Amino acid sequence: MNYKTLLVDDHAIVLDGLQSLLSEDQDFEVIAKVNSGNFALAHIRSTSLSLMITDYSMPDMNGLELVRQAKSMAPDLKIIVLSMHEDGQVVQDLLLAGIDGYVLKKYTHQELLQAVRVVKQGGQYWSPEINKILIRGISKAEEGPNLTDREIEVLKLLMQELTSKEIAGKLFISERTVETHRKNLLRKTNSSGTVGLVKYAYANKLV
Amino acid sequence: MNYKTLLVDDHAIVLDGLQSLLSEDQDFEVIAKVNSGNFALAHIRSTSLSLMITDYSMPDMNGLELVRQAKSMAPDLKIIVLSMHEDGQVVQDLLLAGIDGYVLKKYTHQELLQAVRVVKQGGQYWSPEINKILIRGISKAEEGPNLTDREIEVLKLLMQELTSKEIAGKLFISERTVETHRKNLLRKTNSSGTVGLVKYAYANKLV
DNA sequence: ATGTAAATCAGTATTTCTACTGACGGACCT
DNA sequence: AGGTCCGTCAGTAGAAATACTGATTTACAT
Repeated sequence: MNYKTLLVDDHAIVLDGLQSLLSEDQDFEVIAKVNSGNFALAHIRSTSLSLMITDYSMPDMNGLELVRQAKSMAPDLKIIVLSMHEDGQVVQDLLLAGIDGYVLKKYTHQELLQAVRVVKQGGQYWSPEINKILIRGISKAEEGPNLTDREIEVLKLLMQELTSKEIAGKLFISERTVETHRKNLLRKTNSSGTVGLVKYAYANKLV
Repeated sequence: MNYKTLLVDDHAIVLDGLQSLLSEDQDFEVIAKVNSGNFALAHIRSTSLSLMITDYSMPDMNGLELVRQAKSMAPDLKIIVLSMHEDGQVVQDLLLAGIDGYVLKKYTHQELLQAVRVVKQGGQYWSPEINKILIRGISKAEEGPNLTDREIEVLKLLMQELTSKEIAGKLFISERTVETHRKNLLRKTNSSGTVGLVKYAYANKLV
């Protein structure tokens, strides 16, 4: 089987590295190396490709946009994304866009080879960290309002299904004080009750 | 690196097949083939193993139970589960139990070899269908099996930070009824309060 | 037809949470 | 020395949630 492969990265050195890596496997034929998303799309439009390996961060277009346009033009094109992001939102968007592999840059060599082979066989490959994110489910990495240390402490105990009284006992403070912290948490998170606090905790990875 | 491997399956023919498959890779040393969960646990207890490849369906113990006990005895033991189940719940439980690979029986040969190599390198491997389940899990609602439609409805409204009274108004039912649903939700999710319900909703993608 | 499960509703009691007002000492910064 | 934020605590009130007891109707499957 001959696997026509397109490499996309804005650093020439990376492109060369990828090519030499792929040369270890006869099945892969690197038909082009390009350094921008638009060049990549041009190739996809004009040539029948099997696989694209692309960086996520690029000058003219981010990886997500490239993947979406590529998939809309060539739904059968396999796509492996190289990235240094372990950010849940980025990963989630890419997975939903239909990529077949996601390899963190810190691994590359051996693991990328594994990834391309898996993908060639119709499988999908994610770096270990990505699998963790998948398994755990995904939460956004957003900065929220500034909670004080004590408030965060209370919130974390709240997440363990403790009542205010139990939290007070655990922190050796009065129930009143815990209620004050809760009150401030409600205000700072613009929520109207316990549900909002838990949702905030999830959204901010305080789980 | 020498990878001490234990094979678990209640069909001798499968065990033989696995062994011959692994013989293709010098790194793996099959130190035992057993046909039941309890025999497997005995080996894990007495020997220092690196990898266990196990069937999911077995006479004395299901795969999930085996995995849990194995992991509690030997947390560093890598585990690959062979199964014909593509059922979401089964998969989810196994993943949360900490397995490193899940290969559907319909693939076995080439793919299993891929899987063991990935796992040997510290990675994780899932069959394509499993990846789909994982991805679906992050985008769509994977419902817990035991909740009724109405309970799910109430839970979803609860997640929108509505009080029981507001939910009652929205569903044109009495506050009492909403409280009954909440009570049943608490029981079914083994939680002690609102926090637990929200956490359950997140864990089951009812957000 | 009989049984099981779901969905609906009620009373009573207790606990927990939220709303409001107000306060005091300490740390830190200017 | 004065301002601001943090963490601490209090009283009073009411709203909401949880714990227990139950019940009726409908619907669906055995």
